[in-house]
Amino acid sequence: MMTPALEKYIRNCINISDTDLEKIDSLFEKKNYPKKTILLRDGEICKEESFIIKGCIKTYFIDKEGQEVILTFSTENWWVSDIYSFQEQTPSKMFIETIEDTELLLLTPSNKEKLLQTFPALEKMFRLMVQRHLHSYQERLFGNIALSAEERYEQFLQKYPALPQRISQHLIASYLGISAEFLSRLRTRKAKK
Amino acid sequence: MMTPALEKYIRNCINISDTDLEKIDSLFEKKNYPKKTILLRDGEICKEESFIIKGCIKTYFIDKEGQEVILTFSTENWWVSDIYSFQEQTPSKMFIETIEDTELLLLTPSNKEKLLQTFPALEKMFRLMVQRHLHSYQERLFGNIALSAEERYEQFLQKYPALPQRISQHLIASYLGISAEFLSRLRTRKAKK
DNA sequence: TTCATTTCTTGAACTAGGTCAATGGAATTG
DNA sequence: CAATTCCATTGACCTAGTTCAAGAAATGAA
Repeated sequence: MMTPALEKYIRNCINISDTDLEKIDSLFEKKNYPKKTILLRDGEICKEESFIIKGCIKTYFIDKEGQEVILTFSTENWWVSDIYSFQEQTPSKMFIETIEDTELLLLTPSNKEKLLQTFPALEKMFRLMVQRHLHSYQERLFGNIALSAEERYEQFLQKYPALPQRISQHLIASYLGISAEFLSRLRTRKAKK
Repeated sequence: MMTPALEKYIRNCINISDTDLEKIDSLFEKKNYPKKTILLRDGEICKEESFIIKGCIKTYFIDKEGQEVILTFSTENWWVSDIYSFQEQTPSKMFIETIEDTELLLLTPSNKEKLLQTFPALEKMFRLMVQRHLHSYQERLFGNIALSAEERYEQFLQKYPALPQRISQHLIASYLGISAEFLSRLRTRKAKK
């Protein structure tokens, strides 16, 4: 049977029959990973584009001091991959790692090709996915240049309202581009209001 | 006759015959704009994807103090547009403006559709274009979080070696996310070495 | 339940980068 | 060719955010 979350996601993008949906489902591989599993690391080729059924994932670079710089968090009903590395099958420069126990639907390059040949309508879905990523990077870059740490934190809380309960502060700090100590100060400052 | 710059760009991506290239060319509209022409502004729908034959363009947001925050510079042989606004035909939140007198090849949504229907091989070219943009935003975001202003300036000089001779410092400062004064200090500090 | 490990908070001293103001040079424009 | 506006530099002072260190609180393992 088709995974409900993916079904909902697809139907949200395009019109498609039940029997077609079954065929689509068979091209995905369902997999479970415990937390702290590294799904992709620097230098490896990204071998799948994954739809998140359950869990939470961070995508990050490592800076020259060996610190993680988190680019995005991904949770239920989002896609996760290094889009560039996956499409071009070239080595990635980033890390993708689970933060919680996570359940994924994996799509390999060859299965994606089959999928798009059989259902060209899905081209649109993937184009949208890439565009949304691009859009989100633009907003994030703008925020990092134009906003103060406090404003970025507020922006983060709006974008990911459920995340603060799920992940630790130092991850949020890394995402915001500030030290964990300073985030703590922002939070106490905010609480006093 | 086919515009040589575009011909070269396309042949770099795919194999295509001379007669086909001619047909492609006719779908683009060549236009000249003087410097300081705003091609797209906040709230407008992006009506074309343009290939730059000559000139230089900035893409920016306006922050709450009314300051420009430059996302990218685009020059010869690059595409410029608000990809998201163009594809979805939704209002843009950014500005696109010429910095120099600029010559563009404009592609409208309907002409792009014709183009892709006639030459599906070009899908790949546009997919690559979007991916490169995404890639460049990722690098830029990483740089803005993980690098000092001085390092970002060095990174900028490597990415755009010819630009400093063409554009003013305050534009570079806006791109780097620092004040024009501080960029000036960085430059004098660098010159002293 | 206890011990250990990780996570969060707070203080004190520091620094990267900002703001404001003044100056002199370039470059447009009437 | 003035006149004006825009541009780059420099100084003085300021602040957002950092680093290091040390406790406190929470979480997890056994």
